[in-house]
Amino acid sequence: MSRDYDHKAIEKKWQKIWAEESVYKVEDTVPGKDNVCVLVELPYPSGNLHVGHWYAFAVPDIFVRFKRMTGHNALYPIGFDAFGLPAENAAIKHAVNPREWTEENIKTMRAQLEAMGNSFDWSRSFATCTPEYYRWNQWIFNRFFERGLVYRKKVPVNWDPIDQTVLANEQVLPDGTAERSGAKVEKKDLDQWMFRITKYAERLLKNLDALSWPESIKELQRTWIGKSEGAEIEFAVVGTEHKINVFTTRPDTLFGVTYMVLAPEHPLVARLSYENKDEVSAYVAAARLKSEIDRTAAGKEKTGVRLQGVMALNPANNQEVPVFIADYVLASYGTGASMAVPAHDERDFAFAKKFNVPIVQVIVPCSDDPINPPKNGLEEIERETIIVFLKNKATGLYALLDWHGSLEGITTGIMGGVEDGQTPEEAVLAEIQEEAAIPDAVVTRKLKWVTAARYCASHKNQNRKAIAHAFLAEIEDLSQQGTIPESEAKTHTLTWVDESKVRDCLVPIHQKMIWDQFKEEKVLTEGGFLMNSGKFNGASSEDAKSRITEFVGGRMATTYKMRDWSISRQRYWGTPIPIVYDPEGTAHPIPDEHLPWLLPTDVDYNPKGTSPLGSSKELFERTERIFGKGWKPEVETMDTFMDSSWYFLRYLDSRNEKEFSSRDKQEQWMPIHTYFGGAEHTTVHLLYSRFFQMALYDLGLVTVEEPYTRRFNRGLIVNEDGSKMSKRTGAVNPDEQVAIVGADAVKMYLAFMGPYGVTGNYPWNPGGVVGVRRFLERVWGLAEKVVEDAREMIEAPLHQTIKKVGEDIEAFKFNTAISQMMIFVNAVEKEGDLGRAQYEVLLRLLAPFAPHITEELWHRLGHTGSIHLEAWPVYNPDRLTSETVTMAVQIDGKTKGTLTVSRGLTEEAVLAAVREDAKLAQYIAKFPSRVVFIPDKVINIVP
RNA sequence: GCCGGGAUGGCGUAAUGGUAGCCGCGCACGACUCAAAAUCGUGUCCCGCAAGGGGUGAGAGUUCGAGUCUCUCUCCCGGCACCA
Repeated sequence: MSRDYDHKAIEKKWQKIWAEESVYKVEDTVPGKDNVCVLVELPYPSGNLHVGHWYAFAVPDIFVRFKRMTGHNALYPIGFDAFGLPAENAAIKHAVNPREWTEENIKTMRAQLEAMGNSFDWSRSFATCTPEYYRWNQWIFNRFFERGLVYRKKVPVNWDPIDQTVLANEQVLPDGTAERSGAKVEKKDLDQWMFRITKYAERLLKNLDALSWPESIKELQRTWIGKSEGAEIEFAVVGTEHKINVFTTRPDTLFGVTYMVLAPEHPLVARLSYENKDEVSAYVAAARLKSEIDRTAAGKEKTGVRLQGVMALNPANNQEVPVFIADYVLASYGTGASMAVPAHDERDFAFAKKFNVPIVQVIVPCSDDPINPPKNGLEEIERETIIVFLKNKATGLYALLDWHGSLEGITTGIMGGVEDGQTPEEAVLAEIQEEAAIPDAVVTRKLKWVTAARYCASHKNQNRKAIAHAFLAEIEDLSQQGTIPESEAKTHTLTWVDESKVRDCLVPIHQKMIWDQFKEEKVLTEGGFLMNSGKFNGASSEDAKSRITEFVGGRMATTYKMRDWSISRQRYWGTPIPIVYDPEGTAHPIPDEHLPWLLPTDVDYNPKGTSPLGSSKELFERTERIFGKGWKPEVETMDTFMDSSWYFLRYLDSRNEKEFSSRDKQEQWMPIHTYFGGAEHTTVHLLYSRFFQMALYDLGLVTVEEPYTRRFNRGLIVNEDGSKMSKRTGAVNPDEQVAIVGADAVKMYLAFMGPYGVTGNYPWNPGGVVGVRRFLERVWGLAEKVVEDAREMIEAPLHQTIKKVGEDIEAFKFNTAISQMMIFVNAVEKEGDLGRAQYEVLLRLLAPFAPHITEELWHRLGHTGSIHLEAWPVYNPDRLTSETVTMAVQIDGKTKGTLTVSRGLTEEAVLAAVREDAKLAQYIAKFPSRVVFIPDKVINIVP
């Protein structure tokens, strides 16, 4: 497969020349050009490049090269995320030095990356495991420490009792055993250095709204942050000084509390006295042994133990309720304690059923959500009864419109109102009683007319939709005017009442309905109106939340699912945490002047119950030498996510020995124009780095609050059969592919197989690569067909191609951009030859996709400069179109044929052409027509 | 369970509400060849000899016209998941 297109020689030749001539070295400023930094997640130097790396690095390079050709100063940096577990594992397994192992891998990998032919600026590259880099990790740690963003806390870690070591989550198998030793992993509390990321939870959440990222990514982050608004309320423990502080999102259900639950790890469990001490201790011990998965699997049978003799006082109604410990309450969320309302919470309900705790209903469900009405058993619309109220938007008052057993009733029954001598309440109750006489009537009600109408509109019975729409329109008018139409006014009057009156009428019916449901053991988790709640009866859930919280002396509170970030690792191959302990054991940050605080080399990597750094004599001697006798170093290292939280800032100023990244350089490059990465980093890495940027922003060390203007997650390349690439299922070896078809073809095929930035699985199709290679060979072959003068017939396709390729690259639709170039080449081959200028345009369009072959062909045309420094072709809007167009001829919306006519024809002219068409004429002859005419596209002749 | 995103030929995919299936793969036939590969050409959604008809997960709606917009449902993928 080649003709004389020798990809091996060409690629090698140009990569060498590009490097020698520093074609891709990027200056910080270029007069007249905007700076654009395109970021890709820096790779871990595993030592072997796979197709995923190609997809991650080679495809965004198309975008970067395009930006450069369209007049931008585009930076495409690359580095190595070089700390981490694999190096340490290799050290233990093969007795090699982690640094040597890593450096060796970086060397291999850099060569592989260079062979891709990307326009990386290697002059800014670094590895995070060098002191030149990690000293700034330590420096930033110090700044965070000063700012109160660092603290020490006992946190449960995975503990391997055989190897006597802490395990990373990825070293624990799904069944809860250790990957290496096979031991059952336990939880053990260790003091850890923490970053107070939760302090930024609200800002991390709020800023998302303004970011123009894909909504799906933002939504994942929102879920991860997991904001909940509610209240903290204290329950006194009867006969003691102790209080149980709970977080709840439903303070409106406080009167329905029938028991309390503490997490097994809750500090009060140790302090309270209860009769069944042994039983409780056993439960707590068992909970500690359980793996995270065992404990948190949803739908799992509830377990727990009652603290015999301990009672808590419900501050709302002064009732005493029992106290349990149960592992369905998590120590790490909220306050680690929960008030249980079994009538209105699924988990509490299941627990109450099992432990025979009373269930007290305090909410009458009624959704105020106009889109999602409660689904209270309304299976058949014929059986549905709806009370409709009209709300006057001006006054906020309501009038009863109707109460009927069918939808048809609603449309005709704008009647309601109040008869002579009746109060509004009596009017409603009279209607209710009338309705109650209908046997088996299922009752619901909506406070807002919109609800009723929309519900009907969305109901299965589609034939009724039109009725509902008519109703909606009619009611909308009424709401605007606050009156009813004259036709209705003759027979009906509207009397306006406030919302509380309406509610008072309705609560009794709903109680009946709800009790019916309880027989079927349903839990009512939605909001509504209060019952069994003393003076709050009849209040809406929303109102009651704040009123009840205030009544019992609680406070409104917000909780997040996101936890603070533990950065401590009991590992060797990472950044040493810059902390030393004085002889009393107090922690002190290591002053900046002693940074970098070097990672010692005289350590034993083998697991032995403590951090490897603890075995370094040099580290301990160094500490005493600098800080004094009895001072001890911190022996933990930092989480590698620390390295990747700010690395992009270092690219901008990677050789700066005075600053981690100068504001000056940041002004020129930040924020990052586009950040391409894997979907697996949507939450953790992306949130951590946003947190870093925000915290550094508050410290005045960075210039923007949000680091990434745009973020796109790429898809996954899978095997041809759809299986994920792995050692077991096999994987495409990119080096082999490059050897066969060349780097240009591999890169272009990856760009061609589907849209970029849309997560999904894209199967590697060996035939597909060959297809792209064939295309490149055809482009190669066109060199022989070049003539001096432009060929008129391919001018329009050429300009169309310039337009589409440019627009598609900007939108990351590389697949359709390539498709358009193929269309153009097909047209050229049909034509036979092409003008030199036309060929040069094609080569420039293709250059970002296939940098080597286009560079070669460009030089063969006699050019001496690099094609990659050329300007992007500009299309002429006047040349986009050809003289004739093919129009669709439709009869009553069905396409009956096509007609090739000259561009810009009028309706009359096209109609005339249809009449003249032997085949099409028959259709119009039949009926007198109305015509829908879309110039140059379609003519639709309607009977 | 909750939150996102999908569903179009044998496959990857393409279609500002306007001829569904562009482009590529695969396949079939033909040319070149002793032959094969490569290459080139023609064809390739379904039914039908044709005329014609049907077709974008299912059903309905809006529209002159729906893959595209609205609603209901099914299935698939991803994330979260005892979060009070």
